[in-house]
Parts: sequence; structure tokens; C-alpha cells
Amino acid sequence: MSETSGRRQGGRNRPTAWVGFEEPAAPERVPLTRRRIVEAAVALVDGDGLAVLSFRRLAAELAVTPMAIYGHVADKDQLLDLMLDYVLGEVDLSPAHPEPLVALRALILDVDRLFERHRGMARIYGGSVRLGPNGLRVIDAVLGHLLAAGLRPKAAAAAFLDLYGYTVGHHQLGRVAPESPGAGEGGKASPFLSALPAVEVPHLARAGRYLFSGPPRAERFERGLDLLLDGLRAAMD
Amino acid sequence: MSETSGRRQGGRNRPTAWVGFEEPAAPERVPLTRRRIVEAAVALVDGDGLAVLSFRRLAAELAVTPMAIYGHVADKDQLLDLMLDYVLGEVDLSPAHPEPLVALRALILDVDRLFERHRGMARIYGGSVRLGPNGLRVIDAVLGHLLAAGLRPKAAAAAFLDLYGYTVGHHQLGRVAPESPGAGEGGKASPFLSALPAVEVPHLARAGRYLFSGPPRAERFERGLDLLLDGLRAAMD
DNA sequence: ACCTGAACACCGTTCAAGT
DNA sequence: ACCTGAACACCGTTCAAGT
Repeated sequence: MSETSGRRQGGRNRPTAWVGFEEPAAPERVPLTRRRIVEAAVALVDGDGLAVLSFRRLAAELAVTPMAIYGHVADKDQLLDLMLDYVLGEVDLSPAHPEPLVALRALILDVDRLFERHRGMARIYGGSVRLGPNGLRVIDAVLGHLLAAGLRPKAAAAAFLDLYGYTVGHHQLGRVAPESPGAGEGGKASPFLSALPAVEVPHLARAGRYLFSGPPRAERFERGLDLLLDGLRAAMD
Repeated sequence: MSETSGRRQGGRNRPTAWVGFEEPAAPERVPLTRRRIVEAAVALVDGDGLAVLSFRRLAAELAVTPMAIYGHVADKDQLLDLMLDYVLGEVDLSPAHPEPLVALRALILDVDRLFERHRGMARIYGGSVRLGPNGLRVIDAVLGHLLAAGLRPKAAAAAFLDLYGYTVGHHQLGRVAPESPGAGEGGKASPFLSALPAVEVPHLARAGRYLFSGPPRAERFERGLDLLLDGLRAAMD
């Protein structure tokens, strides 16, 4: 249905004849770079979801043959790694607060907003991911705050996994919504809240409507994050 | 390489001649049912990972044409929904303890063990999921314990999402490991811990080795779960 | 009613060739 | 050095046909 979108730029079918009327020396053909590929891929996923990302679609977007991409990226797995590291470069790592756990809170919330901006990117963690420089810097910053708060290295590593796992998981479950349009990536709705058998699932009938109709996901994330941080603080004493 | 595995049962090439020597009335052709399809799909994913699940491969495993599956399952999305609900039926919902939060802890740990048994199944939550009866029963049980602990419906719904999001997220990040064989689904290693630039990421250099070489994932999960539950308890007073 | 076979519109990726 | 074109071995899914 949207298979012509790659040709919309019109950079492909330039005139063949008309000698003397060509463009002066305009670089019609922008050189393909790894950065251009990754940026186009992220934009594609931001717009239409991770499911539509393919070398062929991406190549069309770049007005290039699918095989041209292989000159700059080894395979699709590496492309996903590069995309993840590219968006992780947007995280603000400057410590915004002298109190380590408060600075950490701000950092994690920034990561949360990142995955809110780039929906579908959190799903990449579902596969096996090779971390790049930006990913390493984010981990390092989180560990830095945890160590500064007084945690021993082993406890800091465990806390990082808890916090980051919670963040990634929240972005997968937080998008499962019933009947709200455009909730699922493919627009698929899950209308399970309508006509619930109250006899079989009485508690769901009571509290179920707050599962998805409550406060927005980002706010719910912040509440759960505070649970984890409070637990961390309590465990330190 | 393993493309012949579907024919190993030998149910396909029965003798055509030899009249009078046929099997008496043995039902050589086991009828295809939705249950058989879902069980085979779960077994396939348990063995080789979610990536190898295809209607064609599944059909080979069942000694059937790919199209035969469509008689019992609408499409691949529905198959994933059915698989998830099938394994969620293995969760023990009986309250093992009079104290609600202790019973809840046991329940969540049982879900964790479930995703440990069926690796790759937690990844299904990355897409849009329609919940089945078993999935609803699990949510209902979690909400029941939270309500019994004294949480108001709205707070119980929020706590469910925190706990379940943490569980699913932990099963995705917890499998990202460097260089350990068979860690990633495709066996892909991520050797980032070797030769880390200590100047750029000093905290990672200090605590990074505990990220993956520490206690096993299940134990780390339990520690993080207690953080959440302690935070819940503290927030109730 | 249930399964098959051929076909369509896609994939990632390899190989040999073009400029 | 960088891009193209054709081809291979896969996908999910539709359609028309078999029994």
C-alpha cells in the first residue's frame, strides 16, 4: 500500500536525454554512509514500527539498491546494534544533582523518554545485542551513580540490571492496551476488558480498568522506578 | 542442516503396494488439532528459539502442509497469542501463604521459572498481545494478592504493571551476556567486556565484571523482585 | 470438512558484474 | 571503491482444487 513512498523523492528517474539541460554539477547522488543508513533506519522504525524495517524498504527510502547497504553494514543484526547505539547517544549523561540516587533517577527517566521518542527501539533488546560506545557510556554512568551512592561493585551491577530491565520491560508491557487505536505496533487491539467473566476473574473485574485507562505510561513508569529506588535506599541502611 | 527433522517420524512415506500387508486400521494420520499445533510450536521455540518459528517449519514438524495449519489458527499473530496463553497455563495459582505479599512473591517467582523453562516466550510480549483465559487468570491472581494486601484498585493495577514489566524485562536483558556460549538466541556473543577503555568508562571497568559473571539470572531476579516488594510495603505505611 | 499444491508478494543474503 | 542486477533459499498468506 505504501510501497511507492521510496520513490517519492524522485531522485531516481532523472532525464536520460535532453543533452545540455542537465543539472550543472549538483551532487544529485548523495554518498551513502553508515550514518545516513542508521538515521534512515531509525526514522523508519520511529514512523512505522520495527516490523517494517527491511533492507529492501530501507534501500528504497535511501534511493539505493538493497545491496548498496552491505557496503557499510555487515548484516541486519549489526544494523540493529548500530541503531540502538545511535539513539542511546541522545541520553543526557551530565549529573544533574549532587545526590547520586537523585541524579540516577533523572538519568533513568531520560532513558525512558528516549524509548518514548523512539518507539519500538526497546524491542531490539529482545534479540542478542552487542553494545556500542554510547551504550557502554550509559551503563557506566548508571554504575557511577550507584557506586557514588555507596554500593559495592557487585551490588551496583545487580541494581543496574534491575533498573534497566524494569525500564525495557515497561516499554513492552506498557504498550499493550485494549482497544485504544494505534496502541499495538501493528494497530492490533486486544479487547479483553470488554465483557470480562467476573465470576472467574473477580479481581480483574474490580481493578482491571485501571490497568490501561489510568495515568499515562511515563507517569506509571516513574512510580515504579521510585519503588525500586526506595527499595535500594532501604537496602543500603 | 536440520531440514529433514520433520520427516524423522516417518509417517509420510508409507508403502503404496504390498496389498494385504497394510496396517490393520491404525489411525496412521493423527488428526491435526489446535492443541497439537500450539504444543509443537512451543516445543520448537523451546528448542531452537523464537526466530526459527515459521508455519513452514512447524508444518514440517507436524508432517503436514503449511496451509493445513490455517484450518485451526487464523494467522501467526494468533499462534503467538495461543502459545503464550498455553505456557501461562503452567503457572501455579494456588495461594501458598496466608500473607498476601508472600504469596504474591511465590507467584511471580513461578512466572519467572516459567519463562526460564520456555526461553524466548517472554519476547512475544514485544509485539501486541491478545490475552487468553490463562493470561487473565494470572493477572487476576496477582491483582487478588495486591488487593488482599490492602492496596486500592488503582494502586494494585499500577503495582501489577511494575512487577510484570520487571519480570518480562529481566528475561530480555538477563540473557544478554558477553562471550558465554549459547547466551544469545542465535548464539551470538557480545564480547564488550574484553579490552574496555578504562579511561572512558571507569565505573564499568570496576563493576562490569559483575554484570554477567555474578549470580545466575534467577537469583538476581529474586533480589530485584524483593526491592520492588519492599518498596511496595514501605509505600503502604 | 479438512487437507494439498501452486502462486503471490515479500524477506536476508551471495555472487558476479558493472562503473 | 562503490554500486547494481540477478539469483537463492527462505517467509506469511490467498486461492483454487482435491478427497
